[in-house]
Amino acid sequence: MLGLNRRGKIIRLDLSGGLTLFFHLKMTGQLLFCRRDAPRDKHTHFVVSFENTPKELRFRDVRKFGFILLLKTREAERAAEIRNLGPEPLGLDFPSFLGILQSRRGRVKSLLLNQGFIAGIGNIYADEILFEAGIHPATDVFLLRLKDREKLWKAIPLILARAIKNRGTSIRDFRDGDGLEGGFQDFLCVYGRESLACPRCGAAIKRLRIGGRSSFFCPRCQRRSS
DNA sequence: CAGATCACCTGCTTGC
DNA sequence: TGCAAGCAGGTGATCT
Repeated sequence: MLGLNRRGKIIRLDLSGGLTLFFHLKMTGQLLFCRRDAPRDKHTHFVVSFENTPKELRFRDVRKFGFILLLKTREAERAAEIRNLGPEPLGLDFPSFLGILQSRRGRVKSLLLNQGFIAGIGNIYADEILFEAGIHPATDVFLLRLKDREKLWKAIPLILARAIKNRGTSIRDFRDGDGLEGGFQDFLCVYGRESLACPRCGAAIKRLRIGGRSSFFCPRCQRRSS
């Protein structure tokens, strides 16, 4: 094993021998690093063994939406799974953000989920980001004023850094490499909180379906267009 | 071309 | 208790 890193939602494992593995966890995938002698359950579909350690890396996925790709390391950079991704959300400067926002159309919630726009934002964090920015999820990107674009730009790394600090969001299946739950579910402001009180203003959180995904928002803190 | 719908697959929760 | 319906963190295909 030569290196482990990430690009967007793709987890990349570089192996000796010039080979690289890509993992995508999709909805219920898990990568667990545990002892070889620990029992494997029926949802464990793939295992990587290592020299010099009694532990192994297991890919577990109840719904089987996830995928694993084996490719030559020298071809990994140009693989479509990586090449088609937008920039990383952490460390994206404001001019660059304005640049990639330019000429985009459609609802802002859908754009945040578009991995070709920015890589790595999923449904939970998109909703939390829009709440933080005070933007209604169905707003057409085209209509966002400069001030809103700036709020959005600031909210993205803020929410993601906070979620990372709390080691992710374990509503159901998410576990870290040690099989431990994250803690960010305790800090969610809108996601999964339909009809509960907005932590900021007390109004009842609403749910909309946008692009086939549930979208939670506060009807008072996140007004349409304006 | 934005948006809706469906498909992939399994399991959990809710309501009758 | 049983059973059907609805829901789920992602994303790509297809149709309007």
